[in-house]
Amino acid sequence: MGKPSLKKKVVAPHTAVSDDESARGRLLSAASHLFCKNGINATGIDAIIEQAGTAKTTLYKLFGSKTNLVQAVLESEGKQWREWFIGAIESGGGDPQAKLERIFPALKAWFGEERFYGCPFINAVGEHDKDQKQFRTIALKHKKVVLGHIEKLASEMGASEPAVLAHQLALLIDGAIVAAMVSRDPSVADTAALAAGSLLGPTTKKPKRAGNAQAEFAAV
Amino acid sequence: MGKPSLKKKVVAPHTAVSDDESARGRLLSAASHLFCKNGINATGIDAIIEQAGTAKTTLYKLFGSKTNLVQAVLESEGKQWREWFIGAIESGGGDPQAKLERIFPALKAWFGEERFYGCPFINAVGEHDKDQKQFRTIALKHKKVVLGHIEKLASEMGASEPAVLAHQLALLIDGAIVAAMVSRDPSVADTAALAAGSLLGPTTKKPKRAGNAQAEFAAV
DNA sequence: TGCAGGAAACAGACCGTTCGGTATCCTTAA
DNA sequence: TTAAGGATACCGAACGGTCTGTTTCCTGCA
Repeated sequence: MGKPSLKKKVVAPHTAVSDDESARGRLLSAASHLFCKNGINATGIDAIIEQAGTAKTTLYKLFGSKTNLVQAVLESEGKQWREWFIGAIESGGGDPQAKLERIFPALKAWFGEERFYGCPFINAVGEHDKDQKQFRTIALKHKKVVLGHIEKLASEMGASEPAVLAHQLALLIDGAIVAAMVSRDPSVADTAALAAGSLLGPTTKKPKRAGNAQAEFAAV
Repeated sequence: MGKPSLKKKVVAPHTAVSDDESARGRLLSAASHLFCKNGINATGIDAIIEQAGTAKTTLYKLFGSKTNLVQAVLESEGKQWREWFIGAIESGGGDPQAKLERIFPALKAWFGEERFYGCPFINAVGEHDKDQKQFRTIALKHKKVVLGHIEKLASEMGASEPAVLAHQLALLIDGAIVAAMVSRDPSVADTAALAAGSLLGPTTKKPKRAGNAQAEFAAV
């Protein structure tokens, strides 16, 4: 996915994409980058092995097929992204609302990366048969985990309807990601932050924070 | 795009996708459906001409290349979608805010169509090289027109910052579209409507409408 | 210490298929 | 008669995937 560089050491040990010099790691890393940048269907096996510096045999011994490689990449990507995202909004402490208010500044940093290519899950669903649930299922699993964490924070925050608020924030997140992908303008995150502020403000027990939150976001 | 069926007669005459029995019209229609359903790169020329019932020669005589066909499809799709969308929120009258509140019920009807496959522009950008601006430019042009109309309504509504409000609504629209594509659950539009109500309510001169708007949306 | 053995990754030719695109000839209806 | 479109055979390139064989390097025993 190409998360902001604060990742690195937050990454899981065993089969993580980055910092893995093995053939498997290099293949996952190369495939991930090419899939995200150019699309899955537009990326041929030869380009992947060339960038990974492995032989074609190795790829098929390790993953069996391109389809399996795609799934492995998405799982690895998703795991890494979630670890980065949750780390980014959790680290720094503060109350639950402060953590939720860190969502869009964190996304803005991601959007600004030169290797930001949108959400691999959304893109994968978009370029495959929408009547098959293969990729939609993987994407939903990913989104469910993220949504769960947001909902937990919304609940701790004392939101009157944590599930609804979490879904609303998730919509803003998805919208910001695709808008940033299309426009290549990280500042869409500021607009999303402003909207999130409106959603967070009125429903919390300390509504006067809303204004502060917006000013805070605008300064990012 | 597969807009809700209320379209049909709202469509522009000359090169519209639907209701065009010429080879060009059938090719645009077939290509449009296959591109949206299965992805652009995953759709071969042979599948298009088979569904259109034309010869390969005809396609290349009319469009020259697959790339040109893709662009023609996107332009045609975009034009048709915008006509449907603007028609859906404008028809029925009411004040500007009432029109803005019709956005997500309209989208919900679209999401519920069996041939809803997400936004062709977002999907097209997602499955191509993100460092090339070819598709991003087309997508931005489309989004700009839609945004312009929303901003005009926001301005007429008396919103304190019409541009900001329009961008926020646009984020919710994009978010709802991709969420509906992934989840195949039209009710994400209700969540988006609720969020839109929060954004519209507090900033308008008649804030007591917010609650009504939400209840109204929930009943859709 | 040195060397046999074996797994892992290497290179790259090769397979059948499908891709986007072209050329040629034929049909048909205004 | 003429032009739009249909049918089909074909092209080179690229696709996903398999094959044979080579290099590299670690291990374990003498």
